[in-house]
Amino acid sequence: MIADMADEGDKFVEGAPDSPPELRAGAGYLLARLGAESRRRWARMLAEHGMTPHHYGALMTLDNLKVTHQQRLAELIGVDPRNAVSVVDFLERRGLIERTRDRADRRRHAIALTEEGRAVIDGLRRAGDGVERDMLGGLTGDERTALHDLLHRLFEVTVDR
Amino acid sequence: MIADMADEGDKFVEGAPDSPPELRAGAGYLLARLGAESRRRWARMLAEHGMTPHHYGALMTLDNLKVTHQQRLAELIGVDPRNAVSVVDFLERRGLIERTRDRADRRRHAIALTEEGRAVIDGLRRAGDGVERDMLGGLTGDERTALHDLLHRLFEVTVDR
DNA sequence: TATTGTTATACTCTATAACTATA
DNA sequence: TATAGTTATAGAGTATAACAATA
Repeated sequence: MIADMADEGDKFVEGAPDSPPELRAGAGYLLARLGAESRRRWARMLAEHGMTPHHYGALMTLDNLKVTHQQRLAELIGVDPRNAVSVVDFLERRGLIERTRDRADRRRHAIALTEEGRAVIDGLRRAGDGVERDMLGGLTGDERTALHDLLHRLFEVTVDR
Repeated sequence: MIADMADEGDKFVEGAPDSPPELRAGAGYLLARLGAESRRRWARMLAEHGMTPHHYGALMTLDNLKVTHQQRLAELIGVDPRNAVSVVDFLERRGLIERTRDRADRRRHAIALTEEGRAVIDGLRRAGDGVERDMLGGLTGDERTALHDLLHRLFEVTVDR
């Protein structure tokens, strides 16, 4: 038999006798949980531009790398190379990227942003700043910076290189 | 026309003339990207136990709260209350949680872990430690701690309370 | 009239198998 | 034989609409 609910945390002040235990979870799980939250918010914003987080990631990555090929792009944005095809197709149809055969290895397609792609990115970046402020607004400036640095480093050691 | 690919980053040493620009992205996007990576790894591990990240999250959350109701649980694990039904159903059928009507508000179902649920959690936690070491192994101990603290705080200010 | 939980369903994302063309 | 890209498909995950019981 279950007695009373213990989830009305906001009714208790810090250190009160009945204050519920902190929600404790590992960093890996929290990363997955908060990542889903962040993804949801990005997806909602990007949907207004007719895009998905993968499209955004691809544009952003190409803006950094200038040129790359599909397999590498897929790796960096975190999709299986087989599923990257439709992502790249979509952006190409919209005229935001161009896909040309690599002369040295004709199996490969070199991918790069078009002029229009670069223009679109600027708009998305501005919209993205709003999402980020909303998601991380509860943190101090120092905390946001520290989190950004740590995530950037984690990205390097897990997916990049 | 696209000239050469610029993605063979590992061939260049730091500061070399042709070294590719760092992959720069905002904290919100990185959080979504790395969250998906973490989720994938958790999902793979949990599949061996016939579970999903949501099931894990529900068990972990109940272990912290002891008792709660479905809406609150759904909020904490990040699923729509309507979709939390099948998550709770699954765990109840496995005998890991028990669902009893709240006497004070008979619309509500009080949810709590069973003895067996607590035992299963111990096993999952051990398996989860392996996933976490794998995911965060490239960071130093201090970095892992700092990241964990920041994620925990972000969880508080975004979804909890 | 609002809230808790439920059922049902459509849609998106992700994972995977099988193929073509180049190397 | 291995790799880059493609096509196709099934399953998991997510979002949404409509409803019953209770407040």
